[in-house]
Amino acid sequence: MPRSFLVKKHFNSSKKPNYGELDNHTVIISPFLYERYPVSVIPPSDILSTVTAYTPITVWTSLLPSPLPTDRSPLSGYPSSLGPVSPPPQSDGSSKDHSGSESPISDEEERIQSKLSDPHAIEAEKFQCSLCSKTYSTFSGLAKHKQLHCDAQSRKSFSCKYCEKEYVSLGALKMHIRTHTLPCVCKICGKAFSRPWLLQGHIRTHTGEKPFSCPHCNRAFADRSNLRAHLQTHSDVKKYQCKSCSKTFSRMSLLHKHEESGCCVAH
DNA sequence: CTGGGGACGGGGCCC
DNA sequence: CGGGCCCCGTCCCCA
Repeated sequence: MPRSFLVKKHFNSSKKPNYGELDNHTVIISPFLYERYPVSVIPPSDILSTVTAYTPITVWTSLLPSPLPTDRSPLSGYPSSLGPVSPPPQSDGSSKDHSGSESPISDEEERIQSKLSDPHAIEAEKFQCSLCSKTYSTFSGLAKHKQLHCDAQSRKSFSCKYCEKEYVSLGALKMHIRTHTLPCVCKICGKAFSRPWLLQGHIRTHTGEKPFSCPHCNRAFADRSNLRAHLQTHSDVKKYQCKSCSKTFSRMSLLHKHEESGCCVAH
């Protein structure tokens, strides 16, 4: 019984959904790729540094009467005078880093700011919501509107047609759909995978390649996650600890087994 | 029974 | 926007 319970096998179509035209996107890795497949090594720690590049929005700030520093939120929205208003380029997970950090300026303060800086603001409702066409005199007003209303309604508007899942961005949805269509097929055994790198990891099971080595015992692994789990075995204090007896385990599954075996049974 | 290895999954992040 | 990669996690098998 394969452990890949979610992996669709094309040669076993008893439960295969009818994905129809999507199957013609199948990617078959040529065998020569197996030979030239690069041997990965554990990356140096310096590439793991997280540097957040903050790209300033300069398109509209020059048009704003009084740009507010706190308006530099990643919310989309452009003056209607700049041309057609495009749908919000909803960024994926990164947006969550900024959620809740929006400007605390109230609507009243906003209006005051607007009037002080632009006497014509009332007659010129320049900022139009791309979703509901409602107009605002200030960008921050539009931004707040979008965040509180329209974006909130459209935030999960990308639904998977194969299951119940919903996503905040089209890219995330497309990535998820690959888990249904499984376009990457192993030419050796016919197993299908959602992403090329999953297939490459699977190909190592055929080639025997083990590019990830333990620095302590030189044992090699084909999968980085398995190396990570193995590294736990070299540690005196394991990552997962039982809340009752403080015993530590290298894997969560082992901790769960331990708990189910009775140590942590609630009385 | 326990610990560890093998294989694989999904979401998120970065380029 | 897509690809590559990483991290975290799960499940199964075996010594």
